[in-house]
Amino acid sequence: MNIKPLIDYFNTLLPLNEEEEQFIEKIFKERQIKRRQFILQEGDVAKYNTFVVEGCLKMYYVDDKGKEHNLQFAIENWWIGDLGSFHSEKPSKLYIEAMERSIILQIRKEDQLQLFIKYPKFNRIFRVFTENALINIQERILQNISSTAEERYLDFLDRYPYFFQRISNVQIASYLGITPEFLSTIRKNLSKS
Amino acid sequence: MNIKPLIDYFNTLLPLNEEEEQFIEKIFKERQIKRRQFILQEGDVAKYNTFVVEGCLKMYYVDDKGKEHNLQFAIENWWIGDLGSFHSEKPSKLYIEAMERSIILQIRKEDQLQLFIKYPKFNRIFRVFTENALINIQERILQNISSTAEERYLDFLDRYPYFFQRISNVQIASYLGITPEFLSTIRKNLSKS
DNA sequence: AGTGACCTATAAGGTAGATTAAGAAAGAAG
DNA sequence: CTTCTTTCTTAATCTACCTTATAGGTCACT
Repeated sequence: MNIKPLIDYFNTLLPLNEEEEQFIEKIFKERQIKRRQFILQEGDVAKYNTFVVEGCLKMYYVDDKGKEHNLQFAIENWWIGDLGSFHSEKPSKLYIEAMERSIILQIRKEDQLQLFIKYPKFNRIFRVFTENALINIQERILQNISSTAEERYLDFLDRYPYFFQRISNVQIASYLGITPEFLSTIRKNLSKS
Repeated sequence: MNIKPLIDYFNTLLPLNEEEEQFIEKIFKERQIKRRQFILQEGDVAKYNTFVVEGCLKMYYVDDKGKEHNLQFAIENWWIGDLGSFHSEKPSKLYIEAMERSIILQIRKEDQLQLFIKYPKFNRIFRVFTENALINIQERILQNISSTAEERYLDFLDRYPYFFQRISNVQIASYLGITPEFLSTIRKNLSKS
């Protein structure tokens, strides 16, 4: 069981004791996911919150024309999940799919509630990184309503340079809210200057 | 001091005892804000987290061409603040301005930290509503990358019907990421059908 | 009653980005 | 190696949305 990255992750925010570590180890389940395998599909209720140990996943929405719109990527040490469905227990409108062979750790909702009750410290940990996620996504909204596609692309490269060689331009375009064709012309213009 | 709405707000999430209520009352400060008054300006560090008792405020970014882009509105029982600046203690890039005469309750960062330490219950409360904020803003990102302006406008009216008579179309357009002129033509088209 | 500030509407012309289609290159699979 | 799938590119046409300009309406202030 590949729990160490998760323990390390928690420890950077707030050191855990032996008992807490053991509880974490007990309630998180490891899964190996193949490329193109789904861990959530539209219509399912999101039963798990997911921590990525290795690999890369995307969460996206499919509109009525069948087009995919990437809401989020997740690589090593990131969390991914449809929080809305997880908490409301209503069917999700999203898909989560592995873009590479991945190793993930998952926790069920009832276990996460137990975790918060038994070890209130985790309320703090999860509060802090929910806040960080909120801060990041607020930046993204700001960009979407105030910047051009080219500016957003440059900012994306700046913010996530390690995605550049790892995920295709098709996926990046979908994340930025533009077509791959238009991203291609943006890239051409950038290479000229 | 107009603390009751805040206490009620906390109580709906997790009932408070006498001691907790008194502490809340002690650390939140009430302020009366005039229309057009700022509670945060670009370059300031966000020192407060703000709960709205009465009135209406907006948080926005001003781009290099001087255009305002509304990130968020807040009315009765909503929170508003630049979380990024509040936590990092770096200068904010945002403005928060009252659109109506308002009554707000503010807490300083050091008091909020005290609150979390003395009464860990509040970690849970703040975790829950940070999660809710995150869920909402994720929906908004999804719309921005996958829907037309008309669809976003209709969804906005559907989601926040009470804003319709309360804030101007100029402000709504800025929130949606379009120009007021284009919102006007959208409204014309909608009224035809 | 008059002035100014702000909001809404309308219209012409312009641009960012979408759509469609087609071809070349590079992986992945058999 | 061959076949199939996916990726990236280019180019023409189209559309959603922006820009600039003008004008009428409403409300606050004097």
